[in-house]
Amino acid sequence: MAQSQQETHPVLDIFGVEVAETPSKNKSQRTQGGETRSDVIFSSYQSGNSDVFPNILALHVPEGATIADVTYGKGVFWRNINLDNYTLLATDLATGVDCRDLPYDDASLDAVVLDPPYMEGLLRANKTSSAGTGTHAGFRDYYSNGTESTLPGDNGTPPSKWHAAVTDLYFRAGREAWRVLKDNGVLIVKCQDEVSANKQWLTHVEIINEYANYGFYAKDLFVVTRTNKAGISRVKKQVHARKNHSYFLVFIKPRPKRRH
DNA sequence: CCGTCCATAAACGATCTAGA
DNA sequence: TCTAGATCGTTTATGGACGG
Repeated sequence: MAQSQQETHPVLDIFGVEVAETPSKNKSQRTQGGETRSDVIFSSYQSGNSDVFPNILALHVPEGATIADVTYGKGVFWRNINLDNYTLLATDLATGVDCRDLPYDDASLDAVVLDPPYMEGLLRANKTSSAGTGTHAGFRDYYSNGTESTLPGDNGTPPSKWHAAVTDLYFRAGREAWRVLKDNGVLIVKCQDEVSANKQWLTHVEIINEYANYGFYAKDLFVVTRTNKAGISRVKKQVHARKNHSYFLVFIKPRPKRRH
C-alpha cells in the first residue's frame, strides 16, 4: 500500500485534465505533435455542391489521383477544383456511359464520384407524370422504370419502381464502383432522402447499409444544407419536414485483410 | 355470389420562389 | 419580368375480409 502512494500521479483539474507537469523522472514522455486550429473541414455546410465538394476532395482524395465522375452532368462539382491536380475521367449518359457498366478495368481507379437522381419522380417511365423536365431529362429517359432500358432484378424479378428504382440505381452503380476501384479507393456518393407515397425513405441509410454488404467502409458523411427556401405545392396538411439538406457519403474500399 | 369496406400499394401532378 | 425547377401529399387502383 505504501508503495503505491509513492508513485507519481499527474495533478488533474475537475475535468480530469492534467494541469501540472509530471516530475522529470518520467523519461519516455510522449511528445504530441500537430497544432490546434479551428479552420478545419466541417461535416456540414450551408452552401452549394460546388463549394463543399473541394473540401471533400482535399480531405479524402490525394492530389494526382485518377477520379472517375460517372455522372458528370454539367460538372458543377468541379467548378472550384484545379483540374491540374487530378486526372478526371468525366462521363455521363450524354457521353454514352452507363454508371452501372463502366468502361474501366478492374481495380484501375483511385476514386469514383456518383451523383444519380435521388428522386423517384425523376425515374418514372411516363413523361407526363415524371418530374424533372430540365437537366435531368436525360436521366429520366434512360434510367426510368418500366422501360426496356431498366434492368430486371437479380433473380429475374421485374424492374424496380418508385423509390426502389432510385436505390436500385445506387446499388448497381455502387457494385460497379467496387469493381473499378483500387484497394483503398474512394467512392464519393451524393444522395438525399425522399418522401414517396407519403412515406419517409431514408435513402442515405439504405445506401450505407447496402454498401456495407459489399465491403465498403463508410468513412465520412457530409451534410449540405441548401441556402434557399424550397416549397411544396398542393399541401393540405404537411406530414413530413420539408427536406433542405442532402448528403455526401465517402466510402473506402478496404484492402483485403490477410488471413493466416 | 356480390357488394362494401378497409388497408395498402401504385400512380400521379401542382405551384411558388429564387435567381437571372 | 421571366424561367424553370434534387418533392411530397393526394388520388386512384387493388385485393382480401366480411356480411347479407
